[in-house]
Amino acid sequence: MGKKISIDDIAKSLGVSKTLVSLVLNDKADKHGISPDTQKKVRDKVKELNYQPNVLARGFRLGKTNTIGVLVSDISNRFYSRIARSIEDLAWSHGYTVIICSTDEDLNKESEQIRLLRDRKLDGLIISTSQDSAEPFNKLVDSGLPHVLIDRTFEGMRSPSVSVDNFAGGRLAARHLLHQGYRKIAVIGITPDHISTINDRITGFQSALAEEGVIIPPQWIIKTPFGEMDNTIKGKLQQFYQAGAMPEAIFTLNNNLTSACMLNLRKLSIDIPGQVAIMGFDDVSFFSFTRPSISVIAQPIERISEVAFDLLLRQIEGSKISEKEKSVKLPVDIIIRESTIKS
Amino acid sequence: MGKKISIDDIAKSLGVSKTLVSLVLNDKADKHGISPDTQKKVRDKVKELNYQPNVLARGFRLGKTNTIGVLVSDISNRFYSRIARSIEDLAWSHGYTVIICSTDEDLNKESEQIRLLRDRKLDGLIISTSQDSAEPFNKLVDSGLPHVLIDRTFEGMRSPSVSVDNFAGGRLAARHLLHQGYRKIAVIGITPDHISTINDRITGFQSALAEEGVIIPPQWIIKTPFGEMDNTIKGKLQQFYQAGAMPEAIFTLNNNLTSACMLNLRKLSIDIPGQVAIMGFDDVSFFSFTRPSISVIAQPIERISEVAFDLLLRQIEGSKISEKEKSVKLPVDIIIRESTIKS
DNA sequence: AAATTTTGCTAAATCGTTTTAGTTTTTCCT
DNA sequence: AGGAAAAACTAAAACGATTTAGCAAAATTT
Repeated sequence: MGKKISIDDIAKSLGVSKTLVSLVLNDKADKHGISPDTQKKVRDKVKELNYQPNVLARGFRLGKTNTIGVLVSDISNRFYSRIARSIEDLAWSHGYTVIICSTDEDLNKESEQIRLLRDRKLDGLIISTSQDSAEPFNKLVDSGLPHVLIDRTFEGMRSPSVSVDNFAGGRLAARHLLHQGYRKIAVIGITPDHISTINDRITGFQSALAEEGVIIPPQWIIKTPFGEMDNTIKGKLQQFYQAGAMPEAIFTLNNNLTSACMLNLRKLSIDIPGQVAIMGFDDVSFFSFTRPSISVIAQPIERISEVAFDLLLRQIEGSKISEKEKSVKLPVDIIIRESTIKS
Repeated sequence: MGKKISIDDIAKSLGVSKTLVSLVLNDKADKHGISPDTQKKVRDKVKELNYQPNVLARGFRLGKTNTIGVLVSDISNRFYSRIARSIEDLAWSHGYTVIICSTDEDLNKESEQIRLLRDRKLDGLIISTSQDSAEPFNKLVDSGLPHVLIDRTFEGMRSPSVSVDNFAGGRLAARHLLHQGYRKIAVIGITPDHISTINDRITGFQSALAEEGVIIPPQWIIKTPFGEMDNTIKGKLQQFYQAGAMPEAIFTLNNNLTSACMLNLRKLSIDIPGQVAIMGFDDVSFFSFTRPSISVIAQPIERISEVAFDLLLRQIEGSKISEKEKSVKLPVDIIIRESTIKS
């Protein structure tokens, strides 16, 4: 295997200084008046010896690593894995590598991971946060580490963010359910209480219901801890069922909740949408071939990734981001399938 | 924000050499006879100044980064995202960070990524490969980069590998379908032709069928390129349908194929399992609540990850791996649900 | 008391790159 | 010819850690 070729080897074998080689390799040769002849000689030698720069040495010197981090609560959640996949492709095509971290909705684990990634001198971070306030990110802004928040945001935050119009999504879902004649409706989200996406979806949902005079009783606004989803849902559904007080429809606020809800309704042999209708948030390909297929509010995953990566890249490259662009809100779509249509 | 504290700052503020500080920090102080008093002083100061070592500088010096790479064909495929998630947790608990790369079943992209990760001096790689021969990995063994192949392997490979007993999985599937009375059976896998998992599943499947005198006609062994799945399956199913020559059962060789197949059968309004039974490979939580729920051969995802990570860590730490442990084959389970049971 | 060993510590080299601050040589101008 | 300007290149420092080789003082042995 032999030893690795360094910039010094190139320089020595050509009888020039390593400064010169470095300049050529970094496209700064013209600026420094290195003659075209010499430049060619260097480039040829680089090819001949198959020189590969030591990424670590360069990162050390420059404090830059051409690596970005993506933090999400759980990479095995389909929504996040698709986001991660899109970002990975974009990053790759721009010469960046991606480190993915799952935070398990754990605020401390997230902070710890951010600290670690910062120590590694990552160039930037794309984060779907589990924090309970904007404060850590305002600090992050001050510290100068480029980053973009996706999915979840906070009021009064100074970090750039990309999210969807969750409020509008909630409204769309509500109007559709109302239109189908459902009035007794439950909502299932996740704790903790500060997750902006969940809250916006709920308030949007409630606002549209209220316009028709429909109010959701508090015990029908269910929130389950991440990791307890299945149990909580099973428990609640059983409770409703035994009490003979089933809602006519359920709005589940992310794709895992939708899946868990479907699964447990089936276990109880409750007919969908005959006995209970299901409206989900986040589309997943298989929702179209479950029986019944599932109506959802769909997020533009590719677009979220594109905008977020663009925003991050521009920060890394040092361009200012105007206030207007800083907080992007993308539209959502409603996809109506069988789970909300009374036959 | 201030400047970063370096080891030199600690040394100066204490009036000792940075050698000493470094030794203390790396737990080599006792070996070098540094007095307990001094050690304590150093550790206290480190806390006081909140010193964080520069990971890059250390990586540069040591040629080690405490980072491992995970290469899979597509991180948004549920099977791989769960594998990645498990590995991430294991790595994290051992002080390692994970870089995930999707190779798109592209042999060249994979090689390129391995090169890049190697340049970054990653400590090791866990790979579900898209290569068409063992040769690149035998080279990788020679080059001394620790790595473990998962999922897919080759005959006569010198790299450690963890896979499941795909042949047995194929047999299980076949015996179940035979037992249910199906004889005219199709198989859907992916190209290219050298993917060991696909081939083993098919040969296992065929071997068990053959014992009962059942032969699959060649045109019923379908292979689709990655990325063309949906189209290929749609086309083939339509063709069978219009020719009035539907198989009685279909064995789909990974979870995406199963999904795509379900989706297209629904579009054609073909009843499952009434007209066609479906047997999948790889379990995904929602296969239990589709209607019909889907019978599958399930792989032990956590176990694959654990064994692979253990094998990798031991290589990184320099211990030899015996020939016996080098090629681990884990058992699979059959989960029988509705999609293969005639009502 | 001199020689040896042990204890506790440090100076300096090293890793591979980038960059600052020049130097040397050639060309041009008057 | 003498001085200024331009062209082409380079020496050495810097980044922050680890490690090799070894020094000085104290303790122990002879």
